[in-house]
Amino acid sequence: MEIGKEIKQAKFKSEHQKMLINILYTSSWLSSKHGASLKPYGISQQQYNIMRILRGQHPKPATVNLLIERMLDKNSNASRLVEKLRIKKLVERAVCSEDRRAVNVIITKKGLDLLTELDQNEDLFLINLKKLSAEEAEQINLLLDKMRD
Amino acid sequence: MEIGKEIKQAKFKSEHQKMLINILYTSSWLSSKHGASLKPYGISQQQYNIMRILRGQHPKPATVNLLIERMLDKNSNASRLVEKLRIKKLVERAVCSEDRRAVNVIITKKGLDLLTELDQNEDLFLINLKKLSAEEAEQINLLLDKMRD
DNA sequence: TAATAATACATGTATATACATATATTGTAC
DNA sequence: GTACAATATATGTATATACATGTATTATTA
Repeated sequence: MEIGKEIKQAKFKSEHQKMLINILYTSSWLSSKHGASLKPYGISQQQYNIMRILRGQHPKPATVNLLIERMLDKNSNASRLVEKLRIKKLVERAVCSEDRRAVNVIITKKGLDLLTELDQNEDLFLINLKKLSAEEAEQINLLLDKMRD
Repeated sequence: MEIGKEIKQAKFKSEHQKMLINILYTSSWLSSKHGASLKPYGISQQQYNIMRILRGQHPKPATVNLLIERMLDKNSNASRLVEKLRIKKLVERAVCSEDRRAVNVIITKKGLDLLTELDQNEDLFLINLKKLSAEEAEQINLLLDKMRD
């Protein structure tokens, strides 16, 4: 449904303002659906994000700094999120021997197994987005990338 | 920059998965810039959202329920946000006489004046998005609307 | 090498949010 | 009208986040 109808706002100052609102609204819409789909697994979106980055690095470790760089939401508190995951035994932490300020984080077998389950969950979730064709999804990707330039 | 480069993720399962990540990332990017631009005014994005809805209704009041319906982020706690705005004398509240469960919220002169300032702030903010033409912004709007259908 | 700056991360604290539950009021079924 | 469900909002509580500050370590510079 058109964003104006969705939030019952008749007019916008410009197409750009409408786009700003549309992106924020759509993201909140997506994010709450996505978060809800993760809920049965007891994991937050930010934690999921960290685990995926760690899988991408595996079997190499990632420092907390690298996690922050790559996270979708830069404002999240990576070191606290890592601690949450460690308590669940989904990741392990060790002080880096080359640079003792840094911490190496690595995903565990248990973490990788959980991710396998979460992948299936995400496949189901992505079906929701199939109102757009692959070409249209690509179009959004190109435009958003251009917007952030 | 292409989202894959931005978060240093080489590949995606599908264009749809990439789009999901791109929207979440772009929204976080936009939202932190937008929030920062509001900071000097001592107002959060959610509070700004509520004030704009109230201006749209003015001089009619809005109930808390109407605010929730129209807010960009449905998970926000509208009644607490209204209370925050009331303390700053930007809105007024009164129990509705027809339905004494409901609360009528109305924006004050001070609130409207602040919004006038915030409009100018937003104009400046929107310049950041001018890497896209109006046609491209419209294209994003059409695609996002279709996605949520 | 001593002093200072920079980096990586952790932590304290205030605020925000999520979710469940409570309270008051209104609507509905009998 | 009484009992029960539904609605509108408020509040309690746990967790999350934002931002500043602290601590340890490494790099730089005089």
